[in-house]
Amino acid sequence: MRSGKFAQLAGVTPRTLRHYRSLGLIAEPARQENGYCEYGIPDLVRILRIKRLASLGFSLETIHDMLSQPNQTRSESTFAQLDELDRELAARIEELHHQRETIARLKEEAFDADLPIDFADIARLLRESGMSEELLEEEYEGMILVDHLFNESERSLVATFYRSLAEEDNLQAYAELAARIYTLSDDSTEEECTAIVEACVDLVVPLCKQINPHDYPTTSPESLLLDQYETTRLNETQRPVYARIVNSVYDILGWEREEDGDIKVFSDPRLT
Amino acid sequence: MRSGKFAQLAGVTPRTLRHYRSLGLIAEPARQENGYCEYGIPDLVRILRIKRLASLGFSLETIHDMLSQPNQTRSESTFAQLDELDRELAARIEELHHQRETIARLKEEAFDADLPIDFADIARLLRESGMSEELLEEEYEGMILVDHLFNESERSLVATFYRSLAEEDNLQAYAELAARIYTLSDDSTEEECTAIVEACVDLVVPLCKQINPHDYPTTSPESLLLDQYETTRLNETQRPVYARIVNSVYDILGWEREEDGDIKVFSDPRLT
DNA sequence: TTGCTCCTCACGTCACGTGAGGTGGC
DNA sequence: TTGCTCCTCACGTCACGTGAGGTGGC
Repeated sequence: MRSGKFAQLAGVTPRTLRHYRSLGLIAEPARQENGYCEYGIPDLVRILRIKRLASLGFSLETIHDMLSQPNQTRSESTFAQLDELDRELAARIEELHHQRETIARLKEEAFDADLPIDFADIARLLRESGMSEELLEEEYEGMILVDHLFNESERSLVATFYRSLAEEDNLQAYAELAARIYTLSDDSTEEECTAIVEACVDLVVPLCKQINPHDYPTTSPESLLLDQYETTRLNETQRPVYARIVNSVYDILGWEREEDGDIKVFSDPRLT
Repeated sequence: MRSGKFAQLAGVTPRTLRHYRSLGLIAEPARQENGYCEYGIPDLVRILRIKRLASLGFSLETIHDMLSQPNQTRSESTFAQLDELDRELAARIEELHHQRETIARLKEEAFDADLPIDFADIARLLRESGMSEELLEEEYEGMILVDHLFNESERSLVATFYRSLAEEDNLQAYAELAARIYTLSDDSTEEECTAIVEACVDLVVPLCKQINPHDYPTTSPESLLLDQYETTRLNETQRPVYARIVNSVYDILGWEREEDGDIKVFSDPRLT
């Protein structure tokens, strides 16, 4: 039988046959005078064995090994290989299940797929607070960075901060203040800057007082990196305002602040 | 930040960064004077978005499209893509489950992984009948071919034949007769040949009488191919014995037999 | 002559891994 | 000078798919 008809009978493509030949999975078939392949029923049996093992999930290399074993020892080693394959398949299924669960949560929360799902509720609160798309995008960036750079306790601290804001019904004030900071420019008056600083301090200090001093402020290199980045997003007018807010909050709380090169390191005196 | 440190911070390899650059997934970073890459936090955010989408199962090409969308339209089209991905993942899981189920059945039945699982019980019966390893291998080949070449009703007919043999407790006789046929050679006596033919006919005819004539004998090209192949496995002494058995059975049952080239076509008079 | 089948390279897929060979930094 | 890091090719992975370019069969 020539390769076309044989392949059809076996339920594969002629290309597959050539691939298997090149791997040594099937023997080189006899050739007709014109060079055409001449396949027979024993070849068909071989192909069907290969197809069956492949449909279970074995690689062609493993199949080659399995079919090269003499019949006696075959079933014993095959048993171990079935076990190993089964474990691989189980792990793969587990992984796929996890992906589907995350997808289900994303759809349920109507949350962007490229953002950390654990922040879905906070993102919803922020959206509902009337924050502008532009500022929301910045918050999203922050979530992405916090989620990846921070450790578990740092992350939960950030989440707690946001949730406290929401509980106190201050999220809208937070959104408005953020907007006001980001609209500051050379034209802004000193009065506006001072008003913002005072409003921010009033908003943040009560929340910070609830924080366990063992948790905050963190000085891990990752969190300092994030701090630095936040600063670079501000312009020349906004940056000193931000610094004034931080200084005021730390002064009021009695936290100390050390200069370490460009990096500000904070420490809570209650810890020392 | 240079690529080594940056990659570590992002949780990828430098090679991954280069791959993403070559795909246009991330922008070409600024270069230091010596040609080294200079990555920043915005690049980190980008990488983390990509990693998140990739961990859900999206391809890099899809991710590229998703992240190229403007923010407004992103969430809408992303929803459809999440749905599509979810369907793909569900299908993949389904497939893997099916593979695991087959593996579980194979282990339960202690059956060779390269054989059609539906024949596991028959194979067990044959092994228990004391058939030699060599003859068993031939039966296995037959199962592989029957499973692939025959349609559903033909397959169940073959299975019914074997199971009837087992119910009548004749499997051992079948195994012995098969062995006797395969040991026939030029040296064998006419008496031995005749004895085998008679024994086979006695064994097979009662079983064939139970078969619905609409089901058997089949004359599909696939089954004729299999018939031909079975014949080629017999030697010059065995082949006429096989023919005598077939002729006797068909005569006794009243089935007719047409010669069509090399191929014998059988028909049941009850059908005409 | 035309349309179909067959043949053998050989590149493409997907998301990078892994050297190879060379250079900059301390 | 040595060991470390970085750079850019470029091949390998896995199981084939898909032309490219040429030839045999009817």
